Amino acid sequence: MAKARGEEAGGEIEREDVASGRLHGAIARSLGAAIVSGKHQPGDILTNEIEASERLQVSRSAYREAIRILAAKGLVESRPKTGTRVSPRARWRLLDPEVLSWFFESEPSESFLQELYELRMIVEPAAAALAAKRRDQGQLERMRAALVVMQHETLATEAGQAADRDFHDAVLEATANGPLYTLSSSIGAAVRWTTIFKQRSRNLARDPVPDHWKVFDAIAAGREDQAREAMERLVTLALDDTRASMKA
Amino acid sequence: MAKARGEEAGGEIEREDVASGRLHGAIARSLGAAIVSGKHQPGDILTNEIEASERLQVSRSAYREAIRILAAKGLVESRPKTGTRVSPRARWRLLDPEVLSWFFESEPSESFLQELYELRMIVEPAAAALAAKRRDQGQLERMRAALVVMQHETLATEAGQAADRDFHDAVLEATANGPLYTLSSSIGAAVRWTTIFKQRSRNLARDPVPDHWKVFDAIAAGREDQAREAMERLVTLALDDTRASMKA
DNA sequence: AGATCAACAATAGTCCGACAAATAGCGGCC
DNA sequence: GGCCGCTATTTGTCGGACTATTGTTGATCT
Repeated sequence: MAKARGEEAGGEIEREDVASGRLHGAIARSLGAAIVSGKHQPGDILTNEIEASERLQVSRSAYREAIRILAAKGLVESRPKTGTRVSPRARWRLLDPEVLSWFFESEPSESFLQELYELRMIVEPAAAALAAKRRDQGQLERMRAALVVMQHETLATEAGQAADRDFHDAVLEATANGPLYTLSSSIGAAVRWTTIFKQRSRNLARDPVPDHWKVFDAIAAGREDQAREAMERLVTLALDDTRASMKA
Repeated sequence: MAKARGEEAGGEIEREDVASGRLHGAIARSLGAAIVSGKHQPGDILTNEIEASERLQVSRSAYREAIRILAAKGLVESRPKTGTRVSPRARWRLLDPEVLSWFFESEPSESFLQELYELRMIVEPAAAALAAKRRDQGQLERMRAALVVMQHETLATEAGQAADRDFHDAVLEATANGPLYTLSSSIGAAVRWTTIFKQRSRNLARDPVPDHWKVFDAIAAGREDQAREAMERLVTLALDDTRASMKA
């Protein structure tokens, strides 16, 4: 099988893509990335299901399930006769983790990163303040453990980055606010994609661990305002690093 | 057709439900609402596709597409052999408009409402401040027009509520921040479901229009801090109203 | 007895082909 | 010129077959 020649137009689903998941997921990812990257503009109409599925060499069912995924995330809208068209950007679930990951598949525009950081700057400091008010002993333990690991692994290693994620995750959990948790973890995860950029940029700015400790201390002491400000510095620092490494 | 007897167990898809949309959408809504309302707990395994689709009297394709929608929103996860299980709450996209609407299908818990307002209190005032910095003339016009309508329609009429929505929407658009826009509009829409409650509670608190004007004036004058504070009062007021009408 | 590995079974995943329903756009009719 | 019904196109739904993945179980080996 797989004797089919490469078609002229772009949309091919690699058999390797499929390896990392189900077929419909791979199709959704491919199409989704094409949409958020602007290859399909809002208002554009996708080729109809029959043709599209034939071009991708997949069954119509698989293709349809992919479309349902995209529709669930607000990227497209389907109607009989009209077809499936890309929705206006205002309907996109920009904070859905998958949608965000599709943005980061082809380096997102600087302005989008800017907006993401702006939102993060609004949300995370407030989250830190809430955490200072509500954290329990177990959560504090988790934060401390994460920072200890982070301290002598640094952000260069996989373990160090995992510890960083774990620290922030513990802070969010401590807010005891479900919606806030899902929100910040989406942004955080997305923004941490940029860590890849940061790391491949030669000079790794300055050590972020001390600033993390300041956040921790404030949360442990139950000082809301102090926690908010410490987190603000942390986010600002991260933004600076990212900006610097993108100019480079 | 439709001679089918009502089965014993709960999950029936009404033919009327389908009228307002496609079949898979109706199934997703029904199942989604059952999940967020706790009828299916995280970790629970849904009955397999064959049985489920038979019980609902729909094709397996339609049922599967519904599951894809739920999976896209993080509510469930499917794997061969294991089946489809409800994901841990931390994975749910709590800020997806549809997921929120499912919450409000069976009155959400008071604590959830609380968390939503808490998040709104973090985000909307910040949005107002940004709007004060970036609004253009057209957006100001839109806000003013909305408030004028709101003024002599009051929130009791459909037109008045639409004007309210339009005002907030214009403010968000003026932030020029896509992610922030989708976020706040989700929360706003959800929270406005509660307007239905508020209205059916006899005494409609106090007139919110003057407070809206204060927000508008601050944004028009470009005063960020003032806009933030005015919006804070607005949200606080709304929270009080909601709380009062729930106790009633 | 314990660990390792192979066969099995259950379930989601994919494919196919047909038919149904909705509707935008067209053409005819009044 | 406007209204109305027809039709073609596209998504939506259906049913059934086959595939792939994987947890489980049981046999085999150490």
